[in-house]
Amino acid sequence: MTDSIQVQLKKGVLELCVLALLSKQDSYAYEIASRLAEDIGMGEGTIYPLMRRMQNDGLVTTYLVDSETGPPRKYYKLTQSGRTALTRQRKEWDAFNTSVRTILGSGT
Amino acid sequence: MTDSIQVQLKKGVLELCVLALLSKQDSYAYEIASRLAEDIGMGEGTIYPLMRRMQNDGLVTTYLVDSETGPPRKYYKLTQSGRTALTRQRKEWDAFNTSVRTILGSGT
DNA sequence: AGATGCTATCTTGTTATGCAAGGTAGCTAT
DNA sequence: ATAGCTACCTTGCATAACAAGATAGCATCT
Repeated sequence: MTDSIQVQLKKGVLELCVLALLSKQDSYAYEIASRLAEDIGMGEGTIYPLMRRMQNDGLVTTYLVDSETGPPRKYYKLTQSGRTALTRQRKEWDAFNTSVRTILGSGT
Repeated sequence: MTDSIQVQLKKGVLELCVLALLSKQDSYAYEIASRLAEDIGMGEGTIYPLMRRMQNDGLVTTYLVDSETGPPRKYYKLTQSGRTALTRQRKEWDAFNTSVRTILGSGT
């Protein structure tokens, strides 16, 4: 149940996290996944369906870069729509947080 | 999509919110639902499956109270397990929040 | 008595998303 | 050729919130 709570908490936030990471610099999926696995325990299989969704929604574009140490990497870059979505989702996350904090109150 | 994000954000948090409300005072489901609908836009059909889950998990017990203005109300009361769960989930929420805030960083 | 309106409870099928496990493919080194 | 590492990808499952529908009790009115 604790694990389940953790899983459920992540829903809705991972896209925002990816948008935020990409706003700082273009990255490839595996790198994003590794980063988020470390920071918030995102699972291995999550990133690719997520990136595909974001691409389908026009939030990112992709380009290939040859890697010197392995297979070519598919880099993702935020579109203007992606940047707009980031701004909006960040606001929604902040508002949501404020609401939850109010409900949780100060007690216990 | 925006709406979907909102829905996904709530997953995993609503139980914590209910625990928090009940930690302050026993309440009946409809009242909890009204309160959370107002505070964070929880949907109408959510509360009863949630309360049933929490009861099955031993987080709450119930008792009936006759109402002077309508049908009898089924009040919910936190168990000791419920209070323990509240403490734990609050910590997890805080930790999760900190992680997400770190990822979001300060810039756009 | 029945009808109406409000309060309160409850169920169920759908939707969306993360997870885990499995798989493929390219590059380098042996 | 194989092995190991990096990187990409799919798919079925599990979960929880939503929306819509339903039922039931109580008070009031006719």
